Amino acid sequence: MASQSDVAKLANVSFMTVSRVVNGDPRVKSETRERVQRAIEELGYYPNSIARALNRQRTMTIGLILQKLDFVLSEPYISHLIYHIEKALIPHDYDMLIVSGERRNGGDLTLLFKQKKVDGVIILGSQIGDPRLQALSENRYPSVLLHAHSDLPCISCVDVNNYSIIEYFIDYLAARGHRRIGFISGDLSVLNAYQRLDAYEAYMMKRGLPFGKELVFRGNWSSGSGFEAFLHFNELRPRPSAVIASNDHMAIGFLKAAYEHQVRIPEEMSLVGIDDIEMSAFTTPKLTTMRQPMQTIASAAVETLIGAMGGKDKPAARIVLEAEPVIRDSCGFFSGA
Amino acid sequence: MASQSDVAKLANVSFMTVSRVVNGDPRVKSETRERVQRAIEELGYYPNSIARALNRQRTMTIGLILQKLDFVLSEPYISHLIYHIEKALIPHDYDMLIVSGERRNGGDLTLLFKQKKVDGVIILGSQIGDPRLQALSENRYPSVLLHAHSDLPCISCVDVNNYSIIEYFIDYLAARGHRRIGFISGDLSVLNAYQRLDAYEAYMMKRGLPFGKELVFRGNWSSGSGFEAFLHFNELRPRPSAVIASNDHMAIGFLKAAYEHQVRIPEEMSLVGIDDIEMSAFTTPKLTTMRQPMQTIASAAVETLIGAMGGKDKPAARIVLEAEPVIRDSCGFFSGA
DNA sequence: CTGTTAGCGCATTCAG
DNA sequence: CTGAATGCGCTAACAG
Repeated sequence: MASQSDVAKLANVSFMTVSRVVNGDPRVKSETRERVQRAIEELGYYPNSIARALNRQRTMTIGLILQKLDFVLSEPYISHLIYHIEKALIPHDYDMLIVSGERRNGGDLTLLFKQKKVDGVIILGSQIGDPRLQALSENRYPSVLLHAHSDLPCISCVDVNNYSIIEYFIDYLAARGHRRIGFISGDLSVLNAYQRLDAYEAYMMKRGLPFGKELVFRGNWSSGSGFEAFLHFNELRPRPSAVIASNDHMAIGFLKAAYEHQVRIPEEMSLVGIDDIEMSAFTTPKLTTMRQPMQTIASAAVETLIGAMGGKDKPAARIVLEAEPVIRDSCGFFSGA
Repeated sequence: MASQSDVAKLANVSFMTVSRVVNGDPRVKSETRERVQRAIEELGYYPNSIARALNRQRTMTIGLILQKLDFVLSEPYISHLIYHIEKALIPHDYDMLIVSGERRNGGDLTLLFKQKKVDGVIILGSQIGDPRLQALSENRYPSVLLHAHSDLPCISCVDVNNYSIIEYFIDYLAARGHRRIGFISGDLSVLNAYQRLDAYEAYMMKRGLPFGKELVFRGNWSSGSGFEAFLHFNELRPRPSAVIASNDHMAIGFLKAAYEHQVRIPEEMSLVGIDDIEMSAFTTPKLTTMRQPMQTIASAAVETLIGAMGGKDKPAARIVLEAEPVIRDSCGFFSGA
């Protein structure tokens, strides 16, 4: 309600001085400063972020773009990540706009910039080869991809090392005598899902473990698809003795199906997930999984973006973080055919 | 990058005409309009929302305030709700800022308004008697509480009918012969949790069913607290033969604990949850629960808020929606002591 | 039907 | 150390 000129009048200074006080300009006599401060308090003045944004050409808000909002939000993992992003933004005084990548304006991601709604974006769940990223890069709009990867020159990426996750589990299971190891993929239009599958195929091959199309089930991240994955693997002869699910959600669906079909886990089949969502400690058996360094991921994304918005054309960052295994009760030793 | 004057120059009109075209003012010659349109396309012009906001005194963004962001986001139910809110906002051309209620600016909710960051707020997970709501109401800042309730004159509320949910379940369980029915509450600083407990106590009394302090376990919405709830009830003599959990998350923790202690559900104990999260169809046994009309809740909140931001001082709305039971496998008949 | 003037609230630049 | 002028990009109110 009150503006700088209102404060200025009350404090008997020009509104310019008020502006200086508000922005902590050191060259204001401390006496004047105090007078202005008091006027500010009295009128309950707060700087109008819109006017400031118009002038400074910075909105102090970033966009968090979620590609498949309905889906992605149903993942407890993602929700937590959002929490950590918000938290990491606070010290930088940035706010966060949440937008669904699809619907909004026919999906043109640059619009948020052109309309001056945001200074930068974090994109979650980006599709593989999404053509819209190109436009972001060409315009040099500060962007960071989370849990995805891109070769575009001006797009930074922060991801977990999907390859080492999968390799760890294959080694872990192989060390327990498993050779036929099935794999449940996430939604393969998402790079993250694709990389995990790729890592699986490459490393199974490298280790000389059997592998073929029937050992891969294409899920979509949901418990439901994990359930179906079990049905699929259960029909196979020989049945895989272990299964890697690309996330915990699907692993939980798998567990349910196994229980219904009286296939005991881990005695008859071993199972691992990825994410370490809260629920995974409450399943029967408790799920062995991979904990994502969420907080580190979130702050890396934020710091990278803040850096990119800083002005000077830094080269795009490519940050890869390591996950940490959480060994619980869902894996056993191969018990012979 | 391009502004209205750039377009104006290219189209040989004044920037005012451009403004008219952009805003669909009908009194522009269609020939001129087309010329301007072409210039707009050519330059890739988009209206600067900041400048527009400064002028119109409306930001076209609302704030979604989450009280305990970490916690609340870990609920799949909440995540879905956010999705539906975003969706409901789109036709109104509103964007959504997500902010955590606590940290941000020492928790002053009016700041978002004073800084002109938002035109209105939706508050999720509001604490009981939160003093900060008062300030919102006094300043007549458009606000709606979701899953909470307030008597403040200028604060609208949208909630599900917690009383009918609880009463339904008590009737349902009583009809199956249960008399000792335990209750797991949510975080009681949240009104929603409190109402459910209140409903439980009131209706148990009304129906003449036994009820006492030991039949209530104070949870905090998390699976972990559901787990502990089982431990508590399992010690009681006589043990309750049925338990109502205030959300599915806790019910799932309860299930896990029961399994570990070889107490069969539903044979030895019945259990119900609230929310109908996806996972609840994948537990063993599948959980009987209450489906929230999420989409209706979300659009009611959005429409109410849009209305309140419309200008004319409408009275605050108080909307109460009904949930719908989802009967699955977690309840049985009382089998004698 | 179109153009001119003014101002939204602030910060940058330059004077004093 | 403080003030005056100018403009960010847009729209509302009035002229023509």
